[in-house]
Amino acid sequence: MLDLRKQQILQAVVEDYISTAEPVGSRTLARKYRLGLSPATIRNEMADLEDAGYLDQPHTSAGRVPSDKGYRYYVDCLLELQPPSPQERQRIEENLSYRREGTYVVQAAARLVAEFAPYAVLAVMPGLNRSRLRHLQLLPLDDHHLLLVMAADPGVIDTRMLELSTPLDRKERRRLVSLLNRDLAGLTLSDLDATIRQELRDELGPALYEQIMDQLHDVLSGSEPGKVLVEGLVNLLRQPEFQDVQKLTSLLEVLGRQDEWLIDLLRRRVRPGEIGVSIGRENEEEAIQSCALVTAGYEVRGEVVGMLAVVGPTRMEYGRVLGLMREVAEELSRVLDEL
Amino acid sequence: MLDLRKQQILQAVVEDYISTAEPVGSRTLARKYRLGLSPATIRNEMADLEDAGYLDQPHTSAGRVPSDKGYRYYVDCLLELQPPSPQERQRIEENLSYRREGTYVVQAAARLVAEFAPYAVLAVMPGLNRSRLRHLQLLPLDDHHLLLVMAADPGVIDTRMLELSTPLDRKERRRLVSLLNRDLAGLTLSDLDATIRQELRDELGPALYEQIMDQLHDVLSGSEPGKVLVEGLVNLLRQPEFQDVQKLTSLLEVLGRQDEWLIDLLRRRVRPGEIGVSIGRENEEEAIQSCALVTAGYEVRGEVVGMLAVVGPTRMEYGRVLGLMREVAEELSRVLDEL
DNA sequence: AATTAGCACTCTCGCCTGGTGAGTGCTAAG
DNA sequence: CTTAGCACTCACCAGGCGAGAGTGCTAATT
Repeated sequence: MLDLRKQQILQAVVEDYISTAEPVGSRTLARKYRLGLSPATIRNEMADLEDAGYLDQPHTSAGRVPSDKGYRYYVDCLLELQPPSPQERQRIEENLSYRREGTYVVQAAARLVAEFAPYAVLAVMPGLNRSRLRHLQLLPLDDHHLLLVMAADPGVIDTRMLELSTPLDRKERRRLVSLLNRDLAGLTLSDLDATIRQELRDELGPALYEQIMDQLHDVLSGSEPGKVLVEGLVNLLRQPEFQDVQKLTSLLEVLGRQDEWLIDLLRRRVRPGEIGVSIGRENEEEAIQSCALVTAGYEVRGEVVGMLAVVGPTRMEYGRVLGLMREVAEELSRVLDEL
Repeated sequence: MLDLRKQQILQAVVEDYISTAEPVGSRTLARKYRLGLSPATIRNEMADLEDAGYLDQPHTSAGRVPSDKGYRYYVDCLLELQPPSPQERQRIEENLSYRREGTYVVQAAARLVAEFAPYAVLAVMPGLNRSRLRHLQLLPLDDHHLLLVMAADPGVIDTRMLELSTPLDRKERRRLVSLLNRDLAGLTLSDLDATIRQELRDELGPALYEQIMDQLHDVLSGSEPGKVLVEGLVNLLRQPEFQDVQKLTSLLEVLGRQDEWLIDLLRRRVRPGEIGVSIGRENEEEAIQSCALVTAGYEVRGEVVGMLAVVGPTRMEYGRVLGLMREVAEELSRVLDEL
C-alpha cells in the first residue's frame, strides 16, 4: 500500500501522461498540479515509485512513465469513474432504443463507443447458442433446399440454408415444419439439441432425420458463435503509440483474426455485471501486451449474451472509458431485455 | 503512340518499379533487362519519356518513377494479363463452389483475392433490389412483430423486422402471408413495389396497409443496398507507400466510410463483363488519388449484382491482379448463377 | 528527520557538416 | 544515332555540437 503522497504523485503522473503522451518530469508535476511540494521532493518520491515498479524511466534523463503496475494501481485505487456527459448519454439512449433487431443495437453501441473514445471497439454479437429461442421455422425454397429461420430472444435473427440430398415433397415439408415449431419457445438451442432429438427421430424416418440433423447440429451445437464486429480502427492511427507501423501491424493482425479467437479472448475477461480491465503485460497474448483492454458483457435476463471491448494503448483514458462502457453496457442490456 | 524502344523501356521501368518500389536508373535498367542499349541511350529515352509525361523524377539525381500516365499506358498497351497459378485456381474453385449462400460465396471470394494479392479488397454483396425474388415470407413473432424473410436469386437471404402499432390476430396474419407469397417469384423487388401495391390495398384495410407498406417500402425501394465488406487491410501495411501513417490514415478513413459511398464509388467504375482500372489522379475522389483501383462486377443471369475491387498503391502488380480478378469474378458469377 | 536549493551530470533531440554514391545531363567521339 | 566520359546534383548517412529537460546527489534549511 502506498502512502497518500505517493498516491497523489502516481495519480498525477498517470493522468499527465495519459493526456500528453510525454514522459513527465518533476518540474512539470510541481508546476501543473498543486501538490505543495518542490521538484526535488517529487524526484525522491518518483525514485521510490520507480523502485517499487510503478513507474518506468525510458532513459536516464527523461521523465517518468507509468508502468503496467502503475496503471493497475491507478485503475484499482485512484481512478474516479467519469460518467458520460449529458449529451453523450442522450445520444446513447437515442441511438440504441429505437432499433428492433439485436444485432443492429449492438452495432450501434459499438459505433457510439468508438465515437466517444479514441480507441478501437470490438463487439461480439449475441450468439444463438446462448440465447433463448423464440421461433424456429423452416421455409421450403425448392425441393432440395430448406431455409431455417431462427429468432432468438434478444431480437436476434439468423438464417441457415439446409441442403437435402433427396427431395422432399410438400407434405413432408409441412410435417417437418410443424414438428419443429411445436413446443420450442423458451428452450435454449442447446437444450433443444438434447431433448428433441429422440422425438424427432421417431416421427421422421431415420434417413431424413439424419440428413436434417447433421446440418441442424452445426447450428444448434453452438459451434456457431456470435459474429465479431470491429469499429473505430482509424481512431488508433491518431494515437502516438501507433505511429510506428510495426506496432500497428501486429495489432491489426490480431483484430483481423478469426472470430473464435477474439471471442475466446474476451470471454476469459468478462464477468457478469462488472467491467474488466487488462493492461499490457497482464495479457497472456503476446500480440496485445502493449495494449489495454476494457471489457464488458451485456446481458439479457441476467445472462451474458455478448460482449463489448475497447482496445487501445495502455495509456488509455481509463476514467472516461470505464464510465462510458458501464453506461453503454447497461443501456444495451436494458434495450435488449425489452426486445 | 510510343515507338517500340520507348515502349520497352517504359515497360521495364514500370515492372522494375513495381517489384522493387525504388526509383529505377539507367544503369540498373541496362544491367537487369537485356535491352541491348547502353545506360546513356536509355537516359536519353527516359528523358523523352519524362518530357512526354510517362515518367516522373522524384528529384534531380534519382531514378525515374512511372507517372499515372505511365501506368495507364502500361495497363492499356504493354501489360500481359497473368492468370493465376494452377494452385491458386484450384483454391478458388474449391472455396467458392461448395457454399450455399450468396453472401458467403462473395465473402470467400474477397478473402481469396486478399490472400493472393497484397492489397485490400472491397466486396459489395448482392443487393436485394437488384436480385430476383424467389420467396417472400412473413413469420409472426408476436402480435406486434412480423419477420419478413426474403430469399432472392443468387442465394441471398435477408430478414427484416416489421413492427405493427396495432396487434394482428392469427387470422389476419395468415391472410397477409398468403397474399404476399402469391405470384411473386421472378419479380424484382422493385417491380413488386410498383405492381402489387394496389392489389394489396384493396384486400387489406387501408390502415393495416399503410403500416405494413411504410416499412416494406424501405426494404423494397432499394434504399437498402448490398453491404460492403473489407478484407486484407493488413496487406496494405506491408506496402512501403503506406509506411507513412498519414497516407494510411486517409485511406483507412475512406475504406471505413458509409457503405453507400463505397458502393457509389465502385458502381461508377464497373461495366458488365470487363475489369476496370483507375489509377491515381484519374480518380475524382481526392482521398484515393494516390491509389489504384481494380474493379470487377460479378453477374447473375447477365445482370451485375455485386462488385469486387482491389485497392492498393498505384505501384500495383496489375498483371497479377487483373488476371486474378478476372478469374475470381468469372468463377463467382458461375457459382452464383447455379444457386 | 524531512524538505529543498544548488549543481554537476546524462541523455535525447535537432541541426549542421562533410563524405559517399547513385544517377543525371551534356558533350564529343565512334 | 549511339555511346563513352565527365562534371554536377542531390538524397542519405554518420559524426559532432549545443541546447534543453530531467535526474541524482549533497549540503543547507526548517
